Amino acid sequence: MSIRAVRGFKDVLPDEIELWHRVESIARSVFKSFALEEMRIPLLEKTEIFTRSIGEFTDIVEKEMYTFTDRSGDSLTLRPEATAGLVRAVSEHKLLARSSILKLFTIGPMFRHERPQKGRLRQFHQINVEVMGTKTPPSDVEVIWMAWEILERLGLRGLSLEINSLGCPACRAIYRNDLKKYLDGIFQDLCRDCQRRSKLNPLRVFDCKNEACRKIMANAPLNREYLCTECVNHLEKVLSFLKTLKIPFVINPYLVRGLDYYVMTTFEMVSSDLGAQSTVAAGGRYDGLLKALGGPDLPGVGMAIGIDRLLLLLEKYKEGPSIDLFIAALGTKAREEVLPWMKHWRRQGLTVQMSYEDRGLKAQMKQAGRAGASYVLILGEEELHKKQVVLRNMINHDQHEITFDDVISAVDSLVG
RNA sequence: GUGGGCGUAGCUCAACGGCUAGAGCGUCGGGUUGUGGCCCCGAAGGCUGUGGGUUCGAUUCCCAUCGCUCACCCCA
Repeated sequence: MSIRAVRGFKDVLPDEIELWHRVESIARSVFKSFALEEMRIPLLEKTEIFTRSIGEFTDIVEKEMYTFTDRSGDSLTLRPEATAGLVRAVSEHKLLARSSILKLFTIGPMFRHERPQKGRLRQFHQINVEVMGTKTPPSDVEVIWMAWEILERLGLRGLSLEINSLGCPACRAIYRNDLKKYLDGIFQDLCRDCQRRSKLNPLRVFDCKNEACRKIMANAPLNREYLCTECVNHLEKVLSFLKTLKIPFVINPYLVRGLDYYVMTTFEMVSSDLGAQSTVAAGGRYDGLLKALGGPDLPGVGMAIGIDRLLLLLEKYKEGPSIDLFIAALGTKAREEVLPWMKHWRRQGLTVQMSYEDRGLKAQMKQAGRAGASYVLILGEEELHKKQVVLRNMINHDQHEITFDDVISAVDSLVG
């Protein structure tokens, strides 16, 4: 137990890998049906990409980034989220010059230096979606729809969609200002955490667990009262579309995002069986971000699904290997005899396994049974002599002898 | 960064301060010389996380340290 993985970094072991593939392949097929294109971008970016987009005073930038100086003196950071890098790439390659709307996804690891706990790792994995170039309600809806569709196709139940509008930069600013004024007035009565929050991220004061804070906040100005007509209309169209799609939602007026660049529509999908880190998917609109990164002044909306958290919910579906044909060959000669057949079957796409070691037939049968083999091909001295094999069906226990000449086609027709 | 819980076999966990630290599962072998799952028998596998202290004696009590874990903060 001397050398271990770095804290908060996890190995994906063979018995879980099937699940990862399932999540990724369902996501890909959903994205295909929504006409999204995949992009792969670097895990490492210039640090300023993140400080400029996420916000200098967010927790992520202040204390959670894996930042270091490389040999040429540049400050680089392992990406704590995907949107900033994607926007950088889109802007760098002028992808929006060719088509006015871009619909992209990317899948991969993110890094944040936080204290690990259930559902929170230092290297975690996200499925990210970004729709850029439009600010219409249907684009918000499609982003939410995709997340919902993926989770639903994975068979997840008991998830709830919470949605809110943060307002556009204009009405949001007015609201923030009034909220701050209110908070300043009651500053003394807030708990210590909330006093800090009221300075850094005022909206967070709403979800304090402290009873006293809750009481005080009941009279605080509400975000929805400040939304301008445009923002109200936008939100209502989104909600109406969701209703038509029969995607159930709850309006959560206190729903806040951790990143500075979000505006208007914001949402989260949460599960009740995940412990404290209950958000499985989240996203929202980020209209000012492209411009902030030196790109064109175009709107965008996106979301991220936390794969590691998703897997926590799917863990019961873990699977072992299953193989089509196990070859119990006794002796070196027998093992060599079957090689050309194995080559054929493997090229046919069959999963074929042979024991590497000279073990007794009993041990090999046991291994075959454990591995979940459908058929076992037995080739010992006796069979070698008679130029035939025994082919055993492991499920109904039938077995019969087959000559060398017929073995390939016999297996092909049985298993293929 | 702060607080709680836990570190004993590959895994899940037992053992009042006292004999050679045990069990289930898994692995390997045997019962059946060449036929899996069930059953029976056996074997391998441990610096009890590490270092110190108290004690005649520590897996057990105390301190430190490292690790894991849950929670806070914050977030996917």
